[in-house]
Amino acid sequence: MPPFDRSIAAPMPESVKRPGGFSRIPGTQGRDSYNEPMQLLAGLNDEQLAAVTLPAQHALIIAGAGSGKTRVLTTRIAWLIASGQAAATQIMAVTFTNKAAREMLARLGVMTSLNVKNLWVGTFHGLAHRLLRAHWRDAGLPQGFQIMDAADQLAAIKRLLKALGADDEKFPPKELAWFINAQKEAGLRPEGVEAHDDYTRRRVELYAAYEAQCMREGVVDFAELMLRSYELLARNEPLRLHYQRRFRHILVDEFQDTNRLQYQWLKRFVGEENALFCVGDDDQSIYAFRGAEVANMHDFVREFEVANLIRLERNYRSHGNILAAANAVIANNPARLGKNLWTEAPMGEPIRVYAAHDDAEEARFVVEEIQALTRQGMPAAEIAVLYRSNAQSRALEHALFSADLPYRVYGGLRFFERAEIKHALAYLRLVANPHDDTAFLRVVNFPARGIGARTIEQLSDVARAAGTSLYAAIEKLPNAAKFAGFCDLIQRLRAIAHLPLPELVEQTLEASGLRAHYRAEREGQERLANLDELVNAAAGFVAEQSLNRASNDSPTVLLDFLAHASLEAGEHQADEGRDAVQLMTVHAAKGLEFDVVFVCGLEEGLFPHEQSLLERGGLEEERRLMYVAVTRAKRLLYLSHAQTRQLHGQTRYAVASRFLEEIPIDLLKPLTMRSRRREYASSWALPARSAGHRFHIGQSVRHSAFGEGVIIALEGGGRDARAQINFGAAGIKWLALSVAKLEVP
DNA sequence: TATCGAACATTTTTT
DNA sequence: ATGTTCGATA
Repeated sequence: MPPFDRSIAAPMPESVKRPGGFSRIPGTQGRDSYNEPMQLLAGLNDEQLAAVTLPAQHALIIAGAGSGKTRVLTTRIAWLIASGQAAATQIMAVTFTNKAAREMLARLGVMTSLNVKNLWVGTFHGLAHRLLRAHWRDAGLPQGFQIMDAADQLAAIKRLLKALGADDEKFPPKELAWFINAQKEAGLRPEGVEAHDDYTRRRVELYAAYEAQCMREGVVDFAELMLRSYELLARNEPLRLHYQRRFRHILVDEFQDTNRLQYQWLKRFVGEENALFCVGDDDQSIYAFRGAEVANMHDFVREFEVANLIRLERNYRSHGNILAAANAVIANNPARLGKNLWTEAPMGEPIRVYAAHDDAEEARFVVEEIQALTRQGMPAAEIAVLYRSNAQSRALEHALFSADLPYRVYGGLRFFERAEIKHALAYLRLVANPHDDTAFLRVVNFPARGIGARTIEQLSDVARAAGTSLYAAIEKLPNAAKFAGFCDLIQRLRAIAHLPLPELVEQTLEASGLRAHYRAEREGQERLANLDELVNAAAGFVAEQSLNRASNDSPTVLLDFLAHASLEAGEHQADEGRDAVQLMTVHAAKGLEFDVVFVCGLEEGLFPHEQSLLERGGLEEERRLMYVAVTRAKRLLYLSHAQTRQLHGQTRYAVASRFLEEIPIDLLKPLTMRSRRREYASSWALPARSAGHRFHIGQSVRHSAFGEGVIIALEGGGRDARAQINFGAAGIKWLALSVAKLEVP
């Protein structure tokens, strides 16, 4: 048992509650007599409390949107430790995204005084990686194995097809990658795949060849991390028993998003004496298209005879109307596990529906509403504009940009995915492992050093014949001299690999000529800045590592950094801190919440997307997507659609989405261009202030520069009061009454 | 070897 | 409409 830690009893500071949106949780009446570890439990509702304090048995928590899912998960971990039921080392918590893992660790760090890095909290892939690093020999991997991201994998497959002389018309690399990943996620090695036709047989051969290539190069893709660690545990009984005994409690977040392999992987950890605690929401399963199996929730209950099934149905996030709309929409889905969210929050504002003529007008509408809201003091960062597909962001961005509203688009290229960063990392990967052909090919001639396609082809032939990596094949090449400079560079870098990581990175950037290359490029400024940022990232990484580990310049630092870069591509984006309107797809919004949410493009064919209607269960998944979108909003929800929309350069006509019709009409408030103007004033219930000015709508005024005008809208009060005035030929303007010198004729 | 233009595709996406 | 990829050309 761990020594009891008194600091655990510290009440959770307000700053921790707020991001989760739990600020409206009622007080802790009647629980004064609780002793210290139990203070962790203060403020939980009955169901949350029941879930958090469940005995060490398998459990499924069906946690509706905004019901305090993450809080339950983290509080349970803290509770298990604080109450002495488990040591920190006996707990494993699995999430899907790095962000979720980080958030869990951050909250735990505040709730407990544990050194949070000792906990096995991480993503499926992160934990799988950890296992493989620890047991690389048993897993049959080289010690310095590297992780390929999706782009690397695709490149590897293209290379494979070329090497085998396979027809890449017949086997499109993307499709082959999808096939291979799908097999791995079904737990199948090439030998296990059933092929009933020539085409599939050939694809299985290519799968086998791909595996051989990966092993030769010492690289693993994302699916391989899962499959190989799964096999490691499945085949190695002592190891499996070790982990089964070690992790008494296994907690899983977003369980509805697990694929088959991930569920099987989890099951390997479950033995006689441990408990699997899964939290999920079948109504928020929006990743079936990439293999997520909601059926895992049913299977889990059945296979483990789960007796503890708790529903968290109280929503702490949204106003009543918003929740009612969400419930009404999702009720149209058959075969749910069943759940009805409720709230004690006020009904709030009705849901505003806007029918635009076209996408440009829809965007203008959104922008004008946002301007009105921000003028009333709504922080821009609390406003999200959601859409079904990325293509829709263009019109919105255009309107926001024209209006000079700061905005941030999620889902762009991530830091470690930028070309210049991948180049730099490729050099570092060669330092760690010169036989990494993907890395080799990426930079052998970048910056250019006179090694052309022809030379590479010769080298490939030699390497294939000898069964070695490209790097190893160089010396066998007749014109090996061509590579002298490159080999020399790699040798020199390998010789200084023992230097502190930031220094090694710095040296790599200089010696490789990457810096010089981008300095010479006209538009290379940003790329140079990114390369500098990579040095910073390395320094930051080392600093963080040295906090957690004793050895800070062990030879694994480089390997760890490279794994970090692959596993956590980094959300690094410009202007992160700035107060900006948030633009993202509905998928990207899962798990987030905002005061105000706009859902755009609610049209048949777009949302629900026409492609989805062709797939089995597609409409249901679209509806869950709608449910996710709606439940992101705390106080104000806007739904908009357009009659026509520019798509692929053509005008498309569409009718309003069926999802709009699934919302009871009395929850909705249709807006029109004319009615809109005055609506938002009452919108999110700022205390009404007296206007404090002498103007009224319809009043005629005179402006020294713009001439005669008529007031068409007024808003705000006191010094913030503004009027929208139509000056005829001079246009329609918003003017601050405290600034503009208006005469009343 | 770099650059230009044609062909192409364009739901959602983390690791 | 627009970004990406691939092949032909200087």
